[in-house]
Amino acid sequence: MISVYSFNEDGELLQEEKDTINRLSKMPLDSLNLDAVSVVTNIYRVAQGLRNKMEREVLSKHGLSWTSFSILYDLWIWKSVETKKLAELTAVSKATISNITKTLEKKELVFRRTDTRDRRITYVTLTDKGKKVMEELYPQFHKGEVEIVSSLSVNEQKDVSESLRRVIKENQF
Amino acid sequence: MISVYSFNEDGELLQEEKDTINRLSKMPLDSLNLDAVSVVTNIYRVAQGLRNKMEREVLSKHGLSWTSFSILYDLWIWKSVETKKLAELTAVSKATISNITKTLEKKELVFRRTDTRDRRITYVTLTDKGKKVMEELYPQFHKGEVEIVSSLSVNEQKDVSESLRRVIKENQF
DNA sequence: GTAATATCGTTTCATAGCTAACGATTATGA
DNA sequence: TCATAATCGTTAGCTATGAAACGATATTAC
Repeated sequence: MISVYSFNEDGELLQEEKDTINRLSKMPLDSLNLDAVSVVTNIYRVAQGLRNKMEREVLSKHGLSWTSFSILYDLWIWKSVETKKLAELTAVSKATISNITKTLEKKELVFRRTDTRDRRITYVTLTDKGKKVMEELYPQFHKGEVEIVSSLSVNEQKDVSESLRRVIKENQF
Repeated sequence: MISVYSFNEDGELLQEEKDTINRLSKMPLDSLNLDAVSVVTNIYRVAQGLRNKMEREVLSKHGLSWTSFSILYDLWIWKSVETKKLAELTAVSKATISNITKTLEKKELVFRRTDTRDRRITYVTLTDKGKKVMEELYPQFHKGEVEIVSSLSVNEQKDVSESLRRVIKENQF
């Protein structure tokens, strides 16, 4: 997990860190927004933990990474998707999509074919084997999601979602 | 950005997705916890956006990745750190620390030396050049953090942090 | 005191991910 | 028409990342 900051058990920034930041960066301490630091750190930590847990407990069975799985998911929902569209959906570069779908093709989970009319376009489609993998993995994946947030009440889940959605919108993430 | 799920503008799961999940995974729809899906998706999306924004707007000036930066940060605070400890702090493997510190050493931002008493141990230390880079980058990094969460009120920031901290604790992330 | 075990960092090999460059194709415009 | 521009996917070359294996060293057991 990549955290940048260190925190004590109560989620407070360590005194050493405040001192160092103050001394070395010439930033007055009151210009340090600790709430922002805390939000950013905790979000990153949860995201990384989430990804690691899923890859370890669910996806590793089939040697899939988070990104591979999210590509398979998109193909599961949308049947056949252009590589360009896949790049947008998963927000990685076209080059990465090219590499990952090549790997998935080697595993016979997807196949690629070129549009007959516009040969610049490549469609990616789930194979039957790929479909079976998704039918097996998706319920386990969702079970993992539920477990991870189970320490929050439904209302807290809704609140966190709403707040984060606003962050996403404002930053155009 | 790696999202797995698709959502409409209001953050609702698309009808196509519900249909497909229901039909293909043999999961009854009422066993699908959409709040959990939403929390997980939004967290991952913010984390990814955050990382990309920082790497693009702040860290790329010095060709640093998020992880490289977090290693430099730890060294900035703690002066000299064993590679094993660095691996724990940033939660990446020892192998990754080995490679990244090697890269940072090539850039003359850190140096490594072996403990004279226990030659299995390697300490990593920030160079003066590395210190300068941190003094330049840290205020910009913090500015980015503040910007990202600026759409939330201070109380909302505290609430989100508190919820996420509970998730981290429960899952031991 | 020596052999077995544990610890630590590095190397090796694989995938993921990015950018830049390239090649093929289609669209545009004079 | 034909040249130029725009679009799309792939390739090449790089860093990041992890797992497994390895080599050196230190610790423990007998």
